[in-house]
Amino acid sequence: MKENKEEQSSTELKIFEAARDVFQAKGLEGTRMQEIADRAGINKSLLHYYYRSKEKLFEKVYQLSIIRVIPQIVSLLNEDLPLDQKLRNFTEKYLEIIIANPDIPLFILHELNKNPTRLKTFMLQEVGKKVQPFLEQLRQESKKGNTVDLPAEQILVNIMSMLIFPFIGRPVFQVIFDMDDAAFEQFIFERKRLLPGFIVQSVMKSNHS
Amino acid sequence: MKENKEEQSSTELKIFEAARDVFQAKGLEGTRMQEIADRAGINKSLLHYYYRSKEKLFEKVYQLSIIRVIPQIVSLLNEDLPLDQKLRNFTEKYLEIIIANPDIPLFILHELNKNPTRLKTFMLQEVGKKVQPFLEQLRQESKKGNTVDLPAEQILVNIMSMLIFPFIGRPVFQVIFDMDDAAFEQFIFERKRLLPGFIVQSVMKSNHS
DNA sequence: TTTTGTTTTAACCATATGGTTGAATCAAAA
DNA sequence: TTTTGATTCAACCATATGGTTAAAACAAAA
Repeated sequence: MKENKEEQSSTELKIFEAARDVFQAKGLEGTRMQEIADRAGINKSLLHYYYRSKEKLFEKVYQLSIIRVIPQIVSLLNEDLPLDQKLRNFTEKYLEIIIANPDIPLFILHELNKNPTRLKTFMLQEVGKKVQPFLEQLRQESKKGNTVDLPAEQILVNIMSMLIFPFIGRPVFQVIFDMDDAAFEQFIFERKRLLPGFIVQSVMKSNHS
Repeated sequence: MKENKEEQSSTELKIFEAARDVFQAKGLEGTRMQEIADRAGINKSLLHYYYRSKEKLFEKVYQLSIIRVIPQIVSLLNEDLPLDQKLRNFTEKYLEIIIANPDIPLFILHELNKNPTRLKTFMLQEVGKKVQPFLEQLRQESKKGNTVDLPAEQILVNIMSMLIFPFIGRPVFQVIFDMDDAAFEQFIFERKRLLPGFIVQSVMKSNHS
């Protein structure tokens, strides 16, 4: 037998990565198995040799896309830090994660929109539970008069929006601002530097450098 | 002949609306002509009687989805108002538009992502031109020290993000915050009331009620 | 009544696509 | 050398789907 064991046979990985790229770019129905095979540099038979069906392959890509992003995030919200530091920390780390996986949000949200039941809701409910303490912290600080006067949920939605949407809206922004790819990368780089401060400043009331 | 002229024959409209709903929910490839026919309460033959092909029908839905949203928005940016009022005005009106068309953003962005050439870029370039004066206004106020110290483009992206993303991320937010549909509508209603103030307060420096 | 455009019905075609199969090849491990 | 799993190749199947067609029914306008 050829190389095997240790890391999953590199072809299996090649197939998965090809599938991930194509599925994320074109969605479930928009994807052709042949295209995945081509991109992986193998033939269609081998696809089914490793992953029995399109559904199975998609499911794996979908689940792993979610798992790759979500747990990292919620853990950031549970660290024991004062609010402003936590906001800064969360913003920076989250931006790094999403910069490393810029196609995942649109992918997940489109598939979720098409088929709301596919995503196991308990997965998100877990997230919900982990988010509660953070919301509580926001409410506490709000009561002390340290934050802007806004429901905690609205604040969180504002933060998530500013973090994620630029990547989803990228093609629109690039045309409107007349940016080529390099310019947009630069724009994101700049954003990584400036956004933490902006978020802290807009959520917390006064005196925070 | 049956009723005709005046408004386009009501079946033609029925078909278009059915197509719009299905295309926006499932995307181009995810949509079956049969499903459109069913939803419109007619049969497949009649689809092709009015719209020759799936492509043609989709194109019409796609273009009109864009046209319905984009021009309204840019006009809001060119009104002759002081910055804080313009921000308030823009936020309120934009939210109304998007509340009336909550499915359009994800639809456009997914299709745009799949096929960047389908959208005539000159359309967005027009938007770009119309946005320039607003960016310039932002820069002027920034120079006067009236706004937060952030590039105009970053500010605009922040605003657009907070306006649009809640609708794209709706299914996620609903689970995380444990909201049923009614609760989420309420959340958006509340947002419409609070967001203009938050945006002004976070973009403009101090003393603005 | 005739005409004309609308709508249904039902059968049908061509194609793309997911998936299968079986034989052949190949390379490494035993 | 034998064995075994990986991989290719080519042909093939079943199905879904977009699209067509022709005939008939229908309803309003002329």
